[in-house]
Amino acid sequence: MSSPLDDLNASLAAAVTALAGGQPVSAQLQLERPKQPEHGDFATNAALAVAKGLGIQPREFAEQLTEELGRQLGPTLVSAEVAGPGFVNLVLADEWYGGAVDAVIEAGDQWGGAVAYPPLQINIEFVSANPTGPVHVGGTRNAVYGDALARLFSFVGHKVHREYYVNDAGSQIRALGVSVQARARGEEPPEDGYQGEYIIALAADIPGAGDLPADEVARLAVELMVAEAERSLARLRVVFDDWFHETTLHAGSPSPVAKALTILDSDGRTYISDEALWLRTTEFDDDKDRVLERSSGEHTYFASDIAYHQDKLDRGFDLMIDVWGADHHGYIKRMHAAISALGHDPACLELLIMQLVHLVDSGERAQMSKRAGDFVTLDELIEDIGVDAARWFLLERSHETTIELDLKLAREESAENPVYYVQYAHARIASLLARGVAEAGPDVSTDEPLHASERALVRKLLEFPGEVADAAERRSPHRIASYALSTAQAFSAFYRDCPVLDVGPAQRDFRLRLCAASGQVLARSLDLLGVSAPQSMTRD
RNA sequence: GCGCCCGUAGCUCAGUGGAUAGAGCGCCCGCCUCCGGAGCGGGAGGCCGCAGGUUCGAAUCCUGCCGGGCGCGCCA
Repeated sequence: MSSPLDDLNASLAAAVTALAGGQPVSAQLQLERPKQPEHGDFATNAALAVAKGLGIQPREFAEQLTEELGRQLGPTLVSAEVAGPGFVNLVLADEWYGGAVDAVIEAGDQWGGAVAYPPLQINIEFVSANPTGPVHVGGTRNAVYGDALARLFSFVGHKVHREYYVNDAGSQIRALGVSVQARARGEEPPEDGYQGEYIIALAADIPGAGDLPADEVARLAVELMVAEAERSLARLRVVFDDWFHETTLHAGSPSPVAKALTILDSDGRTYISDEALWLRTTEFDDDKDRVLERSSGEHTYFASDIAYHQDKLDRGFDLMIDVWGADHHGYIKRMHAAISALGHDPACLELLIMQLVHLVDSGERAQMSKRAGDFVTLDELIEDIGVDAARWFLLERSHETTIELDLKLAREESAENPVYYVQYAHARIASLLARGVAEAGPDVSTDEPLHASERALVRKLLEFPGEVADAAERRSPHRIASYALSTAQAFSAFYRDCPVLDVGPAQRDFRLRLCAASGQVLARSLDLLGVSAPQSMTRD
């Protein structure tokens, strides 16, 4: 699929190459959308980037470039002017804009998407909250982020596998079993157990929990918690391909963990000290070596994790992405070291860190103490502000920044939310298109030049493939939210300035097509965020 | 002390080398004979944390400070 912008870029590159005497030009040429309308439809810094290497004044090169572009583009180019230190500002003909809208509509659902060569098999592991309690707000941010990333990767042509790592082994699980058992007997959980209200409900849901062995109670409790997490996440429109249980890493003989340790051992990456087994992660830039097997004989979480990632590699994934909470950032170096120690390129594992969500209610920090059990859960958040607003609020900011989510604001002013603004634009387009089909316009042929709002909207739609590629490349789905909002704004400006239905047939046809293209791009943008794109919106 | 993230409008945040730094919310002033007013137009509000450096050009890249968050276990 070739986009009009690609073609324009190709013409620019050809012009620059021609002027450089046929030599390949290494500098990066950029076609930009100027902020100032008087700077044309598109601007390029090509002269600034290239002239110095050729020993020419930028403005002089820019002058030559305008002439060469005129030859390359013919009547498509209305004007090309040199400005400032050597920018070239381009204005393109209405016909080019018409062709651009056609290209968007022709590409249809695939506009903005790509076919990756080769497509990567990507395993994206996210949420992976411990099954000892409900998924809370931090996990919810992690969920919508991982899911949006998966949607992006898939749209640009990769094969994506969504995976949830169920940490169903270890001391915390034992604590869960003991806590549920205690509640079943009408007793208080131990000091270091789980105190939340949900433990009481859990105990009630497990017949005979008071009499069964703690390990068995724990196993049943984990099953219930995982099922609940799966239900909650599905409500959020997050569905996993696989729920990988840590216990499977310890099962069998030899177990996956044992096999991983054998690999490390045979390569001389481990040693014994103080009766514990250590991995020489310092050989790979870690701050200190790390324990794999404690002096008690138990494996560390780290050992399980190494075996888990070896398992992912064995399953044939080209790229592994783990989405972790901010408190795990100190774990990154040792994990990369482990991948290296296993004999793989550490670049095949990407560890993305989500910063925190601070819940604010009426301007005050909401309580999120997990121990007290009164933290806000995924389910509560959805009840409060709805799935679309929840996803939007958690996705509209970079995952690298802490965000504040004011519940009161999200509740009371939901009608003023950006997400509704974007959805509203989509619904309005659907309404226009429906009427456009049903009604016949007056039979007056017009040949009006395009309005500035029309041209701006078309340029906005043309940016979509670049935005998608950027968002995927930088693992930044929040860029799609920004794009969707500004596109909805561009559409609203067009809607304000340009009557669609009550104009001559030629203009009406073009504007309906522009509406269709806009609706298509907005729908796709919202879909990449997992937010619905309604055909109509009804006010309460 | 070390590591990661952050510091941009009153608030929440976009903007990883381009021209006069943006959006949402809040505030002020206007706009419903009009394809959906969940809307639109205008306005006030900025030493882009500080100081150097790199270059035609820096919010953006480099160095050093200052401030905030989160981590630094034979826990998970």
